[in-house]
Order: sequence, then structure tokens, then C-alpha cells
Amino acid sequence: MWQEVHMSEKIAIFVENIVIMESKLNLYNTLSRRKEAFEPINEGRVGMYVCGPTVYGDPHLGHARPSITFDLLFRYLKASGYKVRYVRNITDVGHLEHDADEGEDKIAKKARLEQLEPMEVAHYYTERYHKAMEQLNVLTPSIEPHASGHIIEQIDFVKRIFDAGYAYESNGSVYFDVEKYNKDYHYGKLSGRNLDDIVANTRDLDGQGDKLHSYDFALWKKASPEHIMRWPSPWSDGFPGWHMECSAMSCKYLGEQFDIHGGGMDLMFPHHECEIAQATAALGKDSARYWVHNNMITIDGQKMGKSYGNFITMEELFAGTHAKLEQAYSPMTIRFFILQAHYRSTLDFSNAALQAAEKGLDRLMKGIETLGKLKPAAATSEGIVVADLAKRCQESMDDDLNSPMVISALFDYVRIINQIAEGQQTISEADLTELKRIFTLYTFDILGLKNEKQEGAAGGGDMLKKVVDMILAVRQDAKANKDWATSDKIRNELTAIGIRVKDRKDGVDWEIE
RNA sequence: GGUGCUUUGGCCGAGCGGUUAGGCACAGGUCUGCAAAACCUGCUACAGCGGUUCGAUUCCGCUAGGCACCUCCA
Repeated sequence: MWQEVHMSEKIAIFVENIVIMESKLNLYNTLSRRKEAFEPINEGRVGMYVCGPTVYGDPHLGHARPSITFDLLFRYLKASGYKVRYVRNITDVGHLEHDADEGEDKIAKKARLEQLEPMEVAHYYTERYHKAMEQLNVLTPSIEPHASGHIIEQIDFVKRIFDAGYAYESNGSVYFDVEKYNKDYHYGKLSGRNLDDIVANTRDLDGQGDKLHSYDFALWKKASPEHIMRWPSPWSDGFPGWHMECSAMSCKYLGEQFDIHGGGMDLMFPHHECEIAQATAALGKDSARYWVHNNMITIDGQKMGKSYGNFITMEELFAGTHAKLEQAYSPMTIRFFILQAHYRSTLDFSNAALQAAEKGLDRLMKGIETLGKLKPAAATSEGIVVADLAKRCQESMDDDLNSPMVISALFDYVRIINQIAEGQQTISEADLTELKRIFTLYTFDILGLKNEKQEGAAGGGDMLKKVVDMILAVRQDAKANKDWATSDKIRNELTAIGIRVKDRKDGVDWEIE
């Protein structure tokens, strides 16, 4: 019953016991644009900050990529024996519609339209996001701070930048002085830009208003009279600039310097660039050592986005209700689909690709079910090198989280498992135990997959199992009497209600479709 | 226009200076009362043109196509 360990027990197991290896993790660092050996600042501990969602709309397919990518990293670090503090924020304040003064806080705007309190809207969508994450089997971060709960810290952070001389006040708002900063440091080091390029290519927008330069960004914004979400500050009643929360909250919970900062590639500029500038201006040093960015999910080759009108929400995905969807796709199908591609590659959504992922995942889960039923039949294994699987999986994960390669290795061993089940190979007891351990570790603990069908069947209760077994016993009798008509009738009717019957040499097996 | 990425077999999608990714689909076979499942076998690709090299899909250059960011965005 090794597959049926409850999640809480599993976490305890792999945190305490399954320290799988000495990790030789290499991570691609956007700062250096190369893979670097990962070494934490404090031995045995990792601090990781990932930009979370803005909770003004339903979670969509795009949210799945970073949450699963960094869930994979979180899980792998833990499995490697690190104590990880994973901070993922909830942005419930501060993002502007435009970079212009007239920009309206998105959450406030939506609230007005729906006649709700801003916090009511934020809370509603936060719950929706959490539900989607749970369905995708994404672990809860260690801390999930809300921007609205850290206004004091953000004001304090602005003060530090101000005191360091890299900010200026203008008409109640505070802006970051990019030009001054760039004289002492390099604004653009993460995204590979120089200020000259930025100057040459920044359009002057209308309503630039109080800023000295178009490329300066807001640290604190004075609220217009109709603005609902507002807090007092030394400069004005207003709200923090939209890069500020990540700087302030990562600093608060992970310290002035921490190990990993993650997020989507689209946040690289300007968001992460500005974060680096803010932290460096305030603290005089880089905040995060490894900047990790996941690539985008595209639809028909184009990025998903509100402005493109092609985004698919999680709910639509799981229910199959979007016009682009030929069918519903389960959360694990989505997760598997995402893990089958490397996190730094773009991944193009299509029904054909999702359907292939669904079948592939099914094959993997069936293989694991078969593994659970295998019996050791020999003192030695014939040509099965279980250690080779562990090595391949670990080396793949160490190589910048190459989950596709891990899955590929697992599939190779699914074939071997099936061959053993067919009596074409034998496996020793020790190897079988080890094989189960590795499959559990990588499939469930690290890749974070679940056997949805098995869990669904378990939900049906023992009653279902007993009834089906009873009916199939009747069918076995019919078969023994060569009463094929009765036998086929039972099978067909079970198939019609979604139960697939599989005759085997030594009996009968069944599963819920 | 600036910056960066990318182009792999019917489809998705890894990878690498010379040895099989994997999945899906497809074809043939084994097994089976039939079917399903499973297994076996087949399908060998790296946009084009040059260059470096004993040898390039893998490195370099050019050409063509695609994408992302530069504006809220995962």
C-alpha cells in the first residue's frame, strides 16, 4: 500500500528521511545567463522568493507555469535535504493601470465596478487561486504575505532609498532616480539593457506628470481623491509603487540577501530590474543571488494575455468550457503537460498536446499501479539496473530542473515494469523495493503528480469495489462455461458506465475510466 | 528601432561535437473465445547557405521564419 501514503505523511517522510543525495543542483541564473552550481548563503537552508498573483481576476493557465515550476524547485530542494523558506506574495494592492499619474489601482477599479469592497474582491480571487493551486497539487509556500499587510514595511523601504539619495519627492509622490542610480550601479543588469538604450527607446507617455524622466518609476504614489485603497505616509495619502512590495517583503522574511528569486520571464523588465535597483539603492548590495525565470505558455504560438483575449482560466480548463477546448483536462494532465517541457522553453498549448499528455500520464500511473502489484520472483534481477534510474533522475534534476528527462527515464522503467508483469523479466526483492522508492520519490514527491483515477476510485468507497468484483465473479463463471454472450454483455455494460474490464491470464482486472 | 530567445521526425517535446530521449499517433506482430490492456518490431529528424573540425543536428557567421520583453501581464 505504498502508493496510498497520505500527503502529510509523505511530507514528513521526505523531509526527515528521504534525503536523496548530496545535491549538485545547477540552476540557470538570468543574471549571468548561464547555469551555475547552486550554493546557498547559509548551509543547509534556502530562502526563495517568487512573485505571486495579482488577485483581481480568476487564475488562468498562465498562472500554472510559475507555480508548478517553483513548486518543482521547492520540492526538489526539500528532497535534497535543505530547509527551505519559500515566500510567495499575494499582490492585493499597488498595481497601476498605466504608469501615468492618472493610473488607477486595478483592484480599486474592479471593486467599484462590482460594488464591492476592494478587500472583498482580493479575498475572493485569492481563494480561487488557492483552490486552483491545490488542484494542481502545488504545495503551500512557507509564507504568503499580502502587500496590503506590509504597507509600513514598504514605506520604510522607500525611506531607506530616499535616505540613500536615490529617490525624489514630487507633488506627494516619490520616484526612483534611475539616472543617479545608474551612475553608481548598473540599471539594466538583469535584462541586459543599458540606460542609453532605455532612454532612446522609451516613449514619452502622456501624463508623465511629476517624474523627472520617463524611465523613473514610482516608489510611492499619491492617491487621487476617488482612489479607495490608500494609506497615510510621510509624503501623502497614497499607495506603494508596484515594485515595492517584493523588495520590502523579501527583505523582511528572507533577509537583505537571499538565495533564489523567481518569477515569469515577462517580469524580468521592468519589475525585477526595478526590484534589484530598489534593493541595491537601499542596502548597497544585491538582494537575490540566483534569478530564475520560467518561460511563457503560448496559445497558437502567441502569449496568453488579457489584452489578447485568449486566456483560459483554470476553471474552464478543468471543466472544458472554453471555446478552444475540445474536452476537459484534469489538473494532473495540466501539471504533467507543463513538466514534460523544460521550464525555460515556451510551451505551446493545443488540444492535441494536452491529449497526448493525458494519455502519457495515464501510462505512467498505470505503470506505477502495476509496480505496486509486482512480486519479486528471483534472487537476482535480469539486466535491470535500478540504480541507473536513480542516477538518471537525479542528474536530470540537477541539470537545471530537467523534468522532461526525469519523465523520460521513468517511462523507460515503466516499460521494464510491464515486462516484469508480463513475466518477460524478473526482479529481486531488494531491487523491487528500491524501484518503488524511486518511483514514489520522483513521481509523487518531486514531480508532485497524483494518481487522480485511483483517488477517484477510493472516493467511491469499498462498496463499489465489492459490487464490481461480485459482478465480475459472475462473469468469470460465464466465461468458464463458454457463455460468451453473458460474458460480453457484462463487460459491455460495465464499459458503458465507465468501468473498463481487462482479462488477464490469471484472472480479471478492472479500472474506472 | 533596441534587447534577448527560438526553428528538431505526422504532432508535442528533450538532448548532444562522433553511441536510443520520452510521450502521442501510425503500421506489422505476440497474447486473448473476442476485445481492451500489455509486450515486441518498424517509423532516425534536427530551417537554408557557408565556415571551423578527422567528424556538426550540436560551435561560429550569414539568410529566412517565429516568439518574448521594451506597456498591466505568470
